[in-house]
Amino acid sequence: MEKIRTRFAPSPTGYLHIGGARTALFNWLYTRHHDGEFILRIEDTDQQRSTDESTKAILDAMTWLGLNWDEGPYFQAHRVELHREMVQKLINEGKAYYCTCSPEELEEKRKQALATGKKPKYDGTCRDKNLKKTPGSVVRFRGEQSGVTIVEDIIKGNVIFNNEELDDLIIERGDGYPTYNFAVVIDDALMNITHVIRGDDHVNNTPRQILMYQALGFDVPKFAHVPMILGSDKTRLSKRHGATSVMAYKEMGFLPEALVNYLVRLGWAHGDQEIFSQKDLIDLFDLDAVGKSPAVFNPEKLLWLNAHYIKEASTERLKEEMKPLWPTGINTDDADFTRKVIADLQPRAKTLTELASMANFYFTDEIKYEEQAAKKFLTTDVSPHLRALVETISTVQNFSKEDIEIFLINFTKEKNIKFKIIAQPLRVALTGKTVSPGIDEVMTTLGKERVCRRIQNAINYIETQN
RNA sequence: GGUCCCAUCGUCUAGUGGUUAGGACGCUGGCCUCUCACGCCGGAAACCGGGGUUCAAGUCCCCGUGGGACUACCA
Repeated sequence: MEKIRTRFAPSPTGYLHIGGARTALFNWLYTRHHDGEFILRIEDTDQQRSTDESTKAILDAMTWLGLNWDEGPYFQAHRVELHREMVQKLINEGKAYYCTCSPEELEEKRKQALATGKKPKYDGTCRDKNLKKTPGSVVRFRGEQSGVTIVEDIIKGNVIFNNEELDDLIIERGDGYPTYNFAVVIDDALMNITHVIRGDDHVNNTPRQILMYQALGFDVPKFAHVPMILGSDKTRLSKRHGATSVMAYKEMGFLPEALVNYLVRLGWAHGDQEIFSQKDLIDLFDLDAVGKSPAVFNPEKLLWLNAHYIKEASTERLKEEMKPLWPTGINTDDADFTRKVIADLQPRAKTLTELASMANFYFTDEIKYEEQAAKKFLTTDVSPHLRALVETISTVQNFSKEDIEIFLINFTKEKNIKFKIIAQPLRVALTGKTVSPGIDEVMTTLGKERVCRRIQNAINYIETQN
């Protein structure tokens, strides 16, 4: 059997968005599963809108997601000579023709057709005029006017189109550049793409593309059109629905494996399994399990997955991932300390940025007490306990979680008080908040010195308040 | 308007003619507990409607309805 070759072909007119990322992911997984080749091609034939920044942004996002490609990136604009040759070939064979209808005329006709309830397709004005190339003229593909074209789609099954519904679309623009529908056919054919996996929004283009494959004498690849990703209002996912840029998720503190795991489950499932490692996915993914219906993007579930992967990640890895995310003013030079901080917060953070903000209190002894917390827990009746704590805590030789726990238990026994009595005051003294990781965890991470200093500060604070 | 696609809890989905319709997120009750989170146990929550086919339909067919995509000298 011939080697499977797939491609991802974004246009560099913006960042890589969620929908594009899932398309890329499906291509990549299908290819890796079948031990094929994954090609990256940048569709930059729109000279007006394509930018190098976008290309770079897309490549960065692909890399971040771990979607490595075996060939490319190829740039479609570099291949225009090839496209023009093919256009010429079609013209020579009478399968394409020059057209001099102006965009304005066309627009006018379209409006009229729509107004009178007719289909707004090209009316064939220049179809049989046998015109020559003139400045500004375009080239149209001479489509079949009768019969049917069947798209054999791996996901959707056979989709049948009446050829009369298809109009003669432009394959070369006035500026001499090919249009998408033509360039994509030429490139996919010449790059020996065996499986075209792309968004649902392309199905209506597919019959016309098939006609072009046939006109050019190329083999028609297999198609798989994956359903759209929708926003909460069930319309196509867009900026209105929130962040749609892949890299925005990186900046918001998401782990790539969380996003990958989330995206793959939009339209694909493997029984009841929710958590998939990259290896799982390569082993299990196939197109036959991809569903037909569109999926609504659900940030809550993505958050849950992210929390899961943060818990799973090694602290060392997280320390690296956190580097660009620490707020300014936080000094993470003490690698050992930073690691401990992360370890404390790891099971509690849904995103890395959330982790960063939760970590604030670790890095400064100048604790800002939450107003309600201080009022409720930093009171005169607890200061004797806090005093006693500072005095005896030096007896803890090994400032480990275990020894601290033992110390605290003994302490409350001696004082004949419940742990609850000092837990919250102590927490507020150490963190400024009523919510934090366990007292023992916080204390061992902070270390004896900081702990003593902070308790002393709290005692002083109580005094100044009264 | 035309063409095409889609339809199981709020959301993501399992389900390939016979199930108490399963799982996950979220929501929620409880347990755990120094707070929170995690974790564990439990709960509410779905087959769009109508016709067929069949002994039997969420599953097959048709028609509605609803939603989406496309309808560019964008990709």
